Amino acid sequence: MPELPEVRTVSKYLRENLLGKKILDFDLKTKKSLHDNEIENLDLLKNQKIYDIKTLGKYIIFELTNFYLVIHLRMEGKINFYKEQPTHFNLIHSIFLMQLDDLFFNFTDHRKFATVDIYFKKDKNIRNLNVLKKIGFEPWDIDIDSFFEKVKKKSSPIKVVLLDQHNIAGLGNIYVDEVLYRAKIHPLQKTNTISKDKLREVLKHSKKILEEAIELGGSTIKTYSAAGNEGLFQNKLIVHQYKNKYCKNCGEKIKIIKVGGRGTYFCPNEQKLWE
DNA sequence: CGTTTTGTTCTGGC
DNA sequence: CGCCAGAACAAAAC
Repeated sequence: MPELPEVRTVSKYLRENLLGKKILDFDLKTKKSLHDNEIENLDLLKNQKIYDIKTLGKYIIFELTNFYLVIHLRMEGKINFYKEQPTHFNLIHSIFLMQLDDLFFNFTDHRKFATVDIYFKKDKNIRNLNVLKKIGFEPWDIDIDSFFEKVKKKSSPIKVVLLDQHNIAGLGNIYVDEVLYRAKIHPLQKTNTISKDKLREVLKHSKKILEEAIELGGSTIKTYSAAGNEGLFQNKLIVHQYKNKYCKNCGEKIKIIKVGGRGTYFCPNEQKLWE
């Protein structure tokens, strides 16, 4: 499932292949995937050049000549390129198809959860785009004092708070489990019982794990693939998906519970609840 | 054939 | 109104 490292990996691949290309045709195949849209006629996207491609949390932002095109892969969104006109089979789950100079760009999601937003480029700060306005900072940009202030009043489990992209951007179900394992915090620990020092640890491990994963091109679990490339970080996961396995530190059996409705892996010996 | 899975938003209770 | 828990969303693997 694409979290920040997977999204960065995809984005890097897109940058390497698409910067400077011109959109010759834009064909929205799944209308309900278009959430925000500031232009009435999508033909306005024609002849727009791809100036830049960046990411914020799990969002990918295409900076065009006059517009921003923001996409989110959700769980199963994928991007494929073709040299030739894609076949009917290739387009079955398509969200949109773009012709970019010499190649065809196909954004697909067989579950149709992936989203697209289109905005006028009136503001250089992408954080002012509607869909990104409320997104929190990525771990590297977070100021520990304001993060602690924000979080210390919450009575939700730490895992739920870390998964909420309004609090911190980039972590998903897989990496949150790894972060909490390394920080030795029980996923159900209420956030308002976590000290600033402990929270600092959480941030430290978040940065470290995400950096390691980015280095390895993300994790490939189930169906994630970065336009054909597979990540390698899944081999480094310590707790997530460790069903019927044992903690590498203490040998205790990894436990699986539900937190915020999500499958959660942790070591009951090393990640104990306090208070 | 029911349960589980994912990221995010929505809904409703308090 | 804010906070939080849980449902909803789609589709497929188990």
